[in-house]
Amino acid sequence: MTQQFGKGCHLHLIDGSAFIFRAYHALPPLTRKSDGLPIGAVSGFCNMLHRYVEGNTGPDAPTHVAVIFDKGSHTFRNDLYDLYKANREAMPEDLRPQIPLTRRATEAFNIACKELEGYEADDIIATLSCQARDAGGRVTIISSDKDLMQLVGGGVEMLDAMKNTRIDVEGVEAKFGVGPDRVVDVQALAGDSVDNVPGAPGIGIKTAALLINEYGSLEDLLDRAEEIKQPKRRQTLIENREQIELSKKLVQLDCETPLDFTLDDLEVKDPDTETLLGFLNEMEFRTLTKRIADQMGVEPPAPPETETLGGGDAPEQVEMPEIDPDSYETVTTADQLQTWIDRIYERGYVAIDSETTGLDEMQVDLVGICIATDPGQACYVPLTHKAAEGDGLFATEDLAEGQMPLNEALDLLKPVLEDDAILKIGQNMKYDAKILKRYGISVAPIDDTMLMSYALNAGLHTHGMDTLSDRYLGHQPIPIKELLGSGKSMITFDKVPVDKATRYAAEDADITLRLWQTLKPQLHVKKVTTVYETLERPLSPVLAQMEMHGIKVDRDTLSRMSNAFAQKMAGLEAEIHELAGETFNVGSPKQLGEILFDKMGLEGGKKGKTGAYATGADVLEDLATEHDLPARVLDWRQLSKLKSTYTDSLQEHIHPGTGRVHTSYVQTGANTGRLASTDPNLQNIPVRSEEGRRIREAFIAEEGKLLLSLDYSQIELRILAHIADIPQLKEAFAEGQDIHAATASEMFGVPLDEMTPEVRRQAKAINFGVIYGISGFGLARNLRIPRGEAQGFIDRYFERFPGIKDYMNSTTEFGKANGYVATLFGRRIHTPDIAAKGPRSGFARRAAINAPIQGTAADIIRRAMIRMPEAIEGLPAKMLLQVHDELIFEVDESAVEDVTAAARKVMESAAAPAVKIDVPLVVDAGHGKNWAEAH
DNA sequence: TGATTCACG
DNA sequence: GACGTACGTGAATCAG
Repeated sequence: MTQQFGKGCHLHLIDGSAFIFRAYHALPPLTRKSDGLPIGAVSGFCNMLHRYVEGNTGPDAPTHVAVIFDKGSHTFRNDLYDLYKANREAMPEDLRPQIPLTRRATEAFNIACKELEGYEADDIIATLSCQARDAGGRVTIISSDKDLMQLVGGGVEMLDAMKNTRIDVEGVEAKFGVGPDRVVDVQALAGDSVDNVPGAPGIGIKTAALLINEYGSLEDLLDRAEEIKQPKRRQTLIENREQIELSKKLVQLDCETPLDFTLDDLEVKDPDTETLLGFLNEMEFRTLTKRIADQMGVEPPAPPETETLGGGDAPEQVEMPEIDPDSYETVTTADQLQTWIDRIYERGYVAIDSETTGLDEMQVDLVGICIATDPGQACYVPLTHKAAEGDGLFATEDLAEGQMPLNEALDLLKPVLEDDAILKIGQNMKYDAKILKRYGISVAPIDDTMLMSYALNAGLHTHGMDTLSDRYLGHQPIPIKELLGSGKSMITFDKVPVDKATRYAAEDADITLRLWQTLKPQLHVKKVTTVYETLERPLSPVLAQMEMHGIKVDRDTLSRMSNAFAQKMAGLEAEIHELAGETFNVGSPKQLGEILFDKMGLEGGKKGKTGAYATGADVLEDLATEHDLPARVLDWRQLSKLKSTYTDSLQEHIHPGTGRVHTSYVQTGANTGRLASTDPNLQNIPVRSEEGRRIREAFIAEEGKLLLSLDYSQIELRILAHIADIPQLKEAFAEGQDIHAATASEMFGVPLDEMTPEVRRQAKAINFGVIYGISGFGLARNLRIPRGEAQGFIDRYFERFPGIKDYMNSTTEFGKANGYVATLFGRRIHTPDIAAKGPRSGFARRAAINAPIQGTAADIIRRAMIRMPEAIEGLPAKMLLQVHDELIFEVDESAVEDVTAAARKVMESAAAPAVKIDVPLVVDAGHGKNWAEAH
C-alpha cells in the first residue's frame, strides 16, 4: 500500500540529537547489568520513542516519519566560519558509545533513520520540510530548537514533545518578534552564544526584532544603516556588516541538501515484533520490553542470563504517568481532605509542600498546603487566599470563597503530619517544618529530596526543585514568575487565584513525590545511604531549631558603630579627594584604578580581563609603601565594608517579634559538606581586625545568660595528619605541641625552644597551603617571597613528609578514575572537571585534594551537632550558631561549666564510633556576655 | 547580570 | 615549554 507523498499526508520529523541529549540529561547514568555498558541515554531515548509512537493515534497521526541525526562534526558552516560551534562542550565520555545504539533503536522501532555526512540534522529537516510543503502535505517538526523556527508556516509546525506544546506562526512571532520568514534576519543580528554565531555586538533578540520590523529586512536595514537614530546601534551595524552577513549564512538552513532518498521512503511502518523486542532485550530494558510485549500480545523474550557486575548498577527506571497540572484537585471541604488523609494512611507516606506569602520562614503566613500520594495524584488545600474584587483584577483583604477554615484544615492534618508511622516527604523540608512549627505542628519523620540529591550528587549540579525536575524527570515545572510576576509589580501567593495556585502548588508536591521515588533507590546504589541517614536527614531538624532560636543582637550598639564609621569615612573621603586632586567615587574600583595608574602614574597597574585595573587589597598594600592615597583607600574600604555589610544591614535582620537575628543555614550549599549561612550570613562576622571584632560585641546573651563558644583546634590539620598518615604531625598533636612550630622545627631543623615567630609564620603558611593543594606560585604570593624560595620550602616539606605527596597523588588519581573523592565518612564530592584539560583541571585538582579534608571536618561537626540536643537535654542551654569549626550556645550563667563539659565531650568524640582518628580532637572553649568575649 | 572586592573558616 | 594557580562560602557595590 505504497502511498505517494502529497496532499493529505502528514510528515513527522524528529530531531534525533535533541532526543538523545534530553534522554542523557534526564536520567542518572545507568549501565547494562551484564557488561557495564552505559545505556542511560539509550534507555531514555527508547522510552521517548515509545511514548511518541503510542501518542500517534487519531486523525492527526503521521503518514510519514523520520528521525534525523547529525553526522560528522565538520559541516559547510565550518568552511564559512571556523569558529562555528567552537565553544560547544565535548560530548560526555559515557554518551559517545551510546550514539550508534540510538540509530539501532530507531531502526528497531521501524522508523526511518536519516543522516548525511557534512550536514547538520537541521538542514535535512529543512530540505524535507520544503519538499513536503511543496507537495501539499503537512509537516510537524518534533523539536524545540529555535534554529528550526524559520521553517514554520505554510503547513509546517513544530512540537515540543516534552512540554507537549505546538509552535505555529504565532508562537514563532511570540519568541522572535517577527514572522518565520524574518527569523534568520533576527538571528543574524542577535547572534547565538551556544552555536558561537557572532551577530552584532550588543544587539539582542528584542532590539533585532525592532530593527527588522522597522526596516523590513536585514538587507534593507544594512543598506539604510546610516538612518538609524541611536548612534551606538548605527555604528555597530555599519562596523559589523560583514560579520552580520556571515551570521545570516550560518543560521540560514539549507533547503537543497542532496538527499539519497525521497519522502516516500519515510512512510510509517509497524515495527517488527521480533526485531524490536530483540533489541530491547539485548539492551536489557526489562520494564520496557515487557510492556511492549504485553501491548503486542506476545510473550516477552527471556532476559539474557547475567552475572551481576560490580554490585549491579542499573536500577529500573520508575514508570510514571505524565505530569499534568490540569489533573490536580482543589480541596475545599473537610470531607475531601479526609479522603486524602485516608489515602495517606493507606500509603504510609506523603509528599507535602506549603505555600506562603514570602521566603522568610520566621515572618511569612501560610497560604495553602499541597499533598501528593502517588505520581499524578496530588491536591492543593487553599487556606488563606484573598478574594478578588468585582472586576477580578485586584485582590482584597477578605478571604476568598471556597476555602476550608485554616484551623479546621490544620486540625485534620496535624495528627498525620506528626504521626511516627507516616513519612513526610519534602523538597527542602526545613522550610516547611519551620512554617508549620509556627502553626503548632511538629512535622516528623521526614525525608528530603534535596538532601538526597546532595548526598548523591554534590559537585555535579545544584539541588533546587527546578534543577532536579529537569534532570531526573525531564520536566520543567511551572515557573513561580508566571504566578507572581517579578520586580515591582510582584504579588504574594495569597493574591494568586485559587485555580492557578492549584496547578502550580500541587505540581510541586507531585514532582517531589516523583523525585523521591527516583532518588531514594539511588542512595543505596551509590552507597551513600549512610551519608544521607546519619549526616543529612537528622541534621535538618537541628538546624531548624537553631534558626528558630536566633541570636540576640543589640540594635543600639550597631547603630552607634554605624554613625562612628560614617564620620570616619567622610573624613577619609575628603583626604582621598584632596590627595587625588579631584573628587571621584572611592567605592568604584574602575575610577580608583584610573586615578592611581593613569592620573598619578603609579607603577604596577595590571588590567584584568575586563580591561579594568586591579585594585584589590594586595595591590593597594604594595602601593601604600610609596603613597598615602592607597593607604587611605584601604582604611576607607574596611570601614565601608563593616558599615554596609554588618552594622547597617544586620539591623535590618533583627526580627521585630523576637529581637533576635535568625539566619538560614543552607545544608546543600557547599559541595564539601560545609553549611552555608544566608540572610544574614553569620559565618563571616568580622574577627581578624580589631575594629571589626567589636561588631561581635553586639551579639549578646539574654539577661542572666552567657554566650558559650566551643571550637575545634586545628581540625583540618589533624585530619590531614590522619588521612595522609604523617608520623611526625601525629606525634606533635598527640603531645599537644604547637603544630606550626613543630612543622617549622621539622623542616628547618630549628629546636622548638629556639623557634622565631618569623619561621613559625612561614611554616603555618605552608601547612595551610598543603590543605589547599599548594603551589610554589601561591605560597610565594602569600608569603611575599621569591617563587624559587617558596618552591624550595615545598620541596623540603614533601621531603620531610612524603605521605603528603602520596596523599595528593592518590587523591587526584582516585578523582580521575571515579569522578568523585570521598570523606572518611563516605560523603562523595564530585569533581567532573578533574579530567578536563586547560586551567580548569588545575582548579579541580586542588579542590579534589582539599575536599576530603574540609569535608571530613564538616562531617565531624555535623555529627556533633546531631548528637548535641540529646547531650544537653535538661540543661538550660540552646545551640544557636555554627561557624564551620565552632558552635555557639546561649546558656544560663549557672550552667556554663556543665554545658561546656557536655558539649566538649560530644565534639571531641564526634568521629567515633564510625571512624577512629589517629590524633586527638581538641576543643577550646570560652564564654562571656557577648560573642567578642566568648571567642 | 557579571565582575570585583572583602568578610569568615 | 608556557600558562595560570592556594580551598570553601555570601553580600554589597559598581557598571553596562
